[in-house]
Amino acid sequence: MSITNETDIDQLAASQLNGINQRYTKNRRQLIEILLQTSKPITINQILESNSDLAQSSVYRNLAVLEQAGLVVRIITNEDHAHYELAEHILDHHHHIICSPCGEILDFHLSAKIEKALEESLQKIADEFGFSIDRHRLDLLGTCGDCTE
Amino acid sequence: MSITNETDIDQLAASQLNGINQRYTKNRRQLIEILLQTSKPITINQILESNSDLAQSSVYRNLAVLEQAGLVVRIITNEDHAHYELAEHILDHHHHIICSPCGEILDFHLSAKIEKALEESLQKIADEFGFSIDRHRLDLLGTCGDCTE
DNA sequence: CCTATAATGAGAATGATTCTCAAATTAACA
DNA sequence: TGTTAATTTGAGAATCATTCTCATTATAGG
Repeated sequence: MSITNETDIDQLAASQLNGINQRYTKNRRQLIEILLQTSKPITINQILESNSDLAQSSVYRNLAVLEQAGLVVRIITNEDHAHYELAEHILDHHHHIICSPCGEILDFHLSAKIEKALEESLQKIADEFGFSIDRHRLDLLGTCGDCTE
Repeated sequence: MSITNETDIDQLAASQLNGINQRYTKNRRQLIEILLQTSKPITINQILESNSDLAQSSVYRNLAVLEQAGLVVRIITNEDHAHYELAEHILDHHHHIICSPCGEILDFHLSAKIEKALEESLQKIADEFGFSIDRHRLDLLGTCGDCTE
């Protein structure tokens, strides 16, 4: 399900950006690459620290564009900085473990069985509410091992 | 499971606030009452609109205190304003339907069976990660009936 | 190559939230 | 029920992530 081939991602990115009349520029490709290399959601400050040649305003703007194109997801927690990661059709469907003390976010996967049962339940509920589901998100909040020690 | 008796809530609130060396003042009681009367999570602006005698800075401060006391939960979405509602031991365990276009949040419940299966799965995963669970949250993102029309 | 259109970067502006501090309130006790 | 010490309040200032502005630069398509 997940895409690991760089060429495929470039093609996908170009195509999805094109779909909203946006170009796949060098800056945007760089952001995709950074997110691809990182195995967990990161903040804009972390992106800027790892790439001093990117302008802050452009990173904000381009992540917003990439999010509109459906390539990137913005993750909001109680932390003051938002985190970003690649969309689920590039990675794969997963959920987040969020450590409240340190703010770090890790990905985890539910077993296929539970995931399916959950999705069916959610669909029923959405129907009852007359609600059209875009996606669901499941977060585990607590304290990671490092922060417990 | 849920508490509806006002006296009980007052007692609980006083007790939990006392636990962090805070008083159950008139302003704080008023916030609890407003949240109790509203059946869904609301923003600070909505609280201010319904109660012109509350000072903005006090509402921010007191909701933070109530959150520390474990009486109130702050809900963050992609909207610019956070939403607040009573904690789950006062209401009961539930999840949120979030309408992306209008930002409204509604509560929903998972069937006991699915909820239990989900919690067991989450506990296993937390164990694998050496993570200590505080709580989990499940959100349904999409478009509500009103925004579809 | 040109030309029109879009993207970039530096810094200013925005706006939710937090902080400050003097005035008001409260708790505890005499 | 006064008095006092400690906490809470309210108005506005300060903070800080994010968004906006606009002149400059890059790009696509003839």
